Amino acid sequence: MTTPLFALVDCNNFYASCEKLFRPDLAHTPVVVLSNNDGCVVARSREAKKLGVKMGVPVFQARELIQKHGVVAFSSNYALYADMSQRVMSTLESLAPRVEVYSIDEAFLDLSGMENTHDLTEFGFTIRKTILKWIGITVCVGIAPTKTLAKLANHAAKTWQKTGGVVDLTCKARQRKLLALLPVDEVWGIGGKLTKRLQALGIHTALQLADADPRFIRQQFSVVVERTVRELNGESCIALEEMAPTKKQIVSSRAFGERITDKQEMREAISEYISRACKKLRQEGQDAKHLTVFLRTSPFSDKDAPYSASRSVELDRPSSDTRVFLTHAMQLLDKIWVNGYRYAKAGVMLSDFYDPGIYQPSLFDMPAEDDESAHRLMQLMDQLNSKHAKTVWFAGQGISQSWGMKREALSPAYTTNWQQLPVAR
DNA sequence: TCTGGGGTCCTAGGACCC
DNA sequence: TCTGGGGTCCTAGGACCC
Repeated sequence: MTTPLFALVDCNNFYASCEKLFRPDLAHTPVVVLSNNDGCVVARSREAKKLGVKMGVPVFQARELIQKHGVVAFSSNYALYADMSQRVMSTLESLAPRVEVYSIDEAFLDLSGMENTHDLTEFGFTIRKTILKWIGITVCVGIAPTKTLAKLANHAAKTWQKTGGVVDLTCKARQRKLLALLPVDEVWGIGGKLTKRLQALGIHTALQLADADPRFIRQQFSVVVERTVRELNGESCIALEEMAPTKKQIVSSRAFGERITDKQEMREAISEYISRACKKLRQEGQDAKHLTVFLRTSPFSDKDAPYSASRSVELDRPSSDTRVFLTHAMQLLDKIWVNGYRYAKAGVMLSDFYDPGIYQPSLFDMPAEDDESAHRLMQLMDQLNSKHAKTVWFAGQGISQSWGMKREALSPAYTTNWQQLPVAR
């Protein structure tokens, strides 16, 4: 049995790098990418980080800095990032036998056994060079016997230039040296709340956490943190998951470009979210039995009265028919809608999934007569919309969508739309 | 004036049962 | 006069991730 060995490959400043790739004129310009509605900064190029633009800050708070230094801001262009991500991932799949796509810009590779046949650092450089050459995106590589240590190795590769972007952390002494340098909140799985509680116990560095008694940690915190302690000591507890597990819930929600005060507009928004969520559900090949609708005012405003509500319904039997969910969603909305508030966000959630056709109806359930035709209708609709988005839609989704997303600095769909291909002159 | 979206897992506590 | 304990299931909430 070989001991586990992981590499974590993580794209540098991914969204900002994608934008820069198609704008060579911005090669040395600070660039940031904004969240939906152009609300927060969610990605920063190296230059923007250096200027002190913080991750996650609301744009209006960073505006001065942005203007003063001529930072170029882009609205998020997920179609572009998803396409670039796919190219990176398929390149990785050609380089390593088993790959877990962990997020849009990161993947874990299974390198078990490779330490006998390869120089691991050299292999890391090969990954880096290949992706830079084939796709134009810079990545960093961290290699270690557990996922948690591979994450830290990657962090080190990003932080220290002289590593050349690759850190091999298979050596125990090297692990401890790095752990001693890192504050505990850099550890994967240790967020803000846990950091505070750990610090109260005198645990400030990653090494101190690694040296804590796992049983004590379990009793003070949870099995999750205990697992982290073990992983920091080189005991692999989190396996590579090559196959994406089937989803357990699907959420579609969005903050509005402008506050909603009109119920009809809210109906449109909810209809839009239902239609998206159901489409995703059909793509997953699942039926859902549980639906939740929620809405809320802004949690940041102190002059608006706060209000937040959600309501759920259990369907008689699982479905993926948009029309069924639309009907229920409108009824749920009637129950939670209150006039007079300035709503900032709403959404829907589907859960309790079943494989189509395996649901065991109870004795009193109505038999399904129209399953087949409903299924065909939805299929046809998805097909029509896959060629040109929004070829057909439900009247309830509205036409103007005045509440829709604000995206004032959107880059072209360079790689996914024939009309918007980049032109080389 | 303006603060993202989409997920997962774990735990505590209540309801219920025997 | 005396009023259990243990198991399971569900849900809400909290924590984390990118």
